[in-house]
Amino acid sequence: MATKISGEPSSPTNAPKPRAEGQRGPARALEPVNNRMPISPQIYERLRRAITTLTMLPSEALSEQDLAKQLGVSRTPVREALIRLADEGLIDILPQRGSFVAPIRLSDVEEAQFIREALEVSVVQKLAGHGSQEFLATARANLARQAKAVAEGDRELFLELDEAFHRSLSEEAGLPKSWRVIQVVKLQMDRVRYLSLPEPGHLETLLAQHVAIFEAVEAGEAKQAGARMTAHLREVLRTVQRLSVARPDLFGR
Amino acid sequence: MATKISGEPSSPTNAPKPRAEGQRGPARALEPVNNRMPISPQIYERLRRAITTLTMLPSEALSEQDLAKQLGVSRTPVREALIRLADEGLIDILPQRGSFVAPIRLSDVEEAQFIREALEVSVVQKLAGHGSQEFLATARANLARQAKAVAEGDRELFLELDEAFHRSLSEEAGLPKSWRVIQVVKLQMDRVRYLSLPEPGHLETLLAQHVAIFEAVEAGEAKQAGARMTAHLREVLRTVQRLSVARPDLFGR
DNA sequence: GTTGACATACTACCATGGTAGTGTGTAGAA
DNA sequence: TTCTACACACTACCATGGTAGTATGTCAAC
Repeated sequence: MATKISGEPSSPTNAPKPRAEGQRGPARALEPVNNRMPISPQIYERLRRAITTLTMLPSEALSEQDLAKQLGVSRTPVREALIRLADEGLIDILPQRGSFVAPIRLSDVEEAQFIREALEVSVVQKLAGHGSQEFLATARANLARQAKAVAEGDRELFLELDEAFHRSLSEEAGLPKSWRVIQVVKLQMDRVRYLSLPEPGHLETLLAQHVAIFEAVEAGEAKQAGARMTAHLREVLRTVQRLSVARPDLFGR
Repeated sequence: MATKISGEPSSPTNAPKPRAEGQRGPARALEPVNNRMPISPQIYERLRRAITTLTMLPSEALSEQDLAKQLGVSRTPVREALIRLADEGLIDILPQRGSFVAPIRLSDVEEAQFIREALEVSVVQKLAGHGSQEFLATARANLARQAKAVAEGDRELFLELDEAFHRSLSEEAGLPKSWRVIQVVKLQMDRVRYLSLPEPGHLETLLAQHVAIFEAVEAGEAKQAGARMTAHLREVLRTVQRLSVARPDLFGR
């Protein structure tokens, strides 16, 4: 019924929402969610983005009630999203006290790095020499776009392509769950990477490493691919460690 | 663990629960939860155990409503536990249709094995030569108890000690999050292992492998330790694969 | 016997009210 | 000034009611 598109606050088709909120606009930082799709995942996704992009800073409080009001939904789906974020280590829930954006703990970041390295090195070793033609073509295209992004200094786009590149390795290796794990632990580093300072030549280095990994995978040199992945990920960790001294305010313990 | 204290529902100190449920006992399969502790984690833990021990079989339905009644709580904490179990791949939630114990998918089990191997091999390689005296002593004691359990044919106890042994490796290496990941993916295998047939000499093999790993770790031979861990975990996978042909009824797709 | 419409009985999902537990500010005593 | 008692404002947590969506059984039409 009423397969409405886009304009949804204009026609209250079947909206028995009391919504008794005529109060002054409380400077909402988050837009209301689309309420024709499952709500809880939307909230999770939004908060995850807000946290990894540092729109929400470490130690910032997240109240079920406040978020529900800002998003125009009830507290239940908000709570479910918070629980999931807590499971992934992005927020800390203190019972009966409050929920807070987790501080960036260097020890956590380093262990995330350990996990990611162990997994992703194994992934490329398994993948080496077994990539389909489509995969190789797609990856090559991705690398070309990465080169373009680097040339244009589009850091945001590069990070996106970076993620897609790494994901495609796991997926082509037939290891989707592994990517899920990598993705979760990667969140810890993403928060820091997002503000990683524009160090000259950094993106070029990462791109060159991507290319090197790809070539080893294509040539079927498993050990080589693994070694290059290790070097690549350690490069990423280095930037995190540099930032931990440059911006100690964001780190905890 | 499992040191059940038992007597806790006897003193309803502050139980203002309306609990208007004088209905006939509906053959409850689950005992009511202890309501002076956080409820949701208790439910999660209980269901996890029921699923991994195959008390609840694949494809069995789990209704929020039914479980809530059986456990004597409301539907909310049940729902939260189900969401967490779904995140970990133990149940499938079909929106507006129902929640069901996930079938054992051989592909999932094999990928879980991949993840576990990648992580745990890295763990022992890192740990090799760096174990504290207390750790070495504790591990030795554990292995002795394993030997005793094998001699007495106590499979249940052996599995417990097995888990403790593996966990202690991660923790001593300073990698608690890694253990968490291992633990989650291990759930997929545990379901199968739990009914693993009493193959003569199997436990002895596993014990010998544990000892071999420990000795390599103690001697600081990282590569050796990693290789032995690989062999050990592949042995475990073998039993899973054998069972997938012996009990195809439990497997899906 | 087959097919399709429709009532019914479920389900997960969201909204909302109530409660115990925790931090904080404030008033009074030392 | 320093401490303690206590009211208050807040939190996460759980209970419960209501709704849209899905499956299934029933019955009419073919």
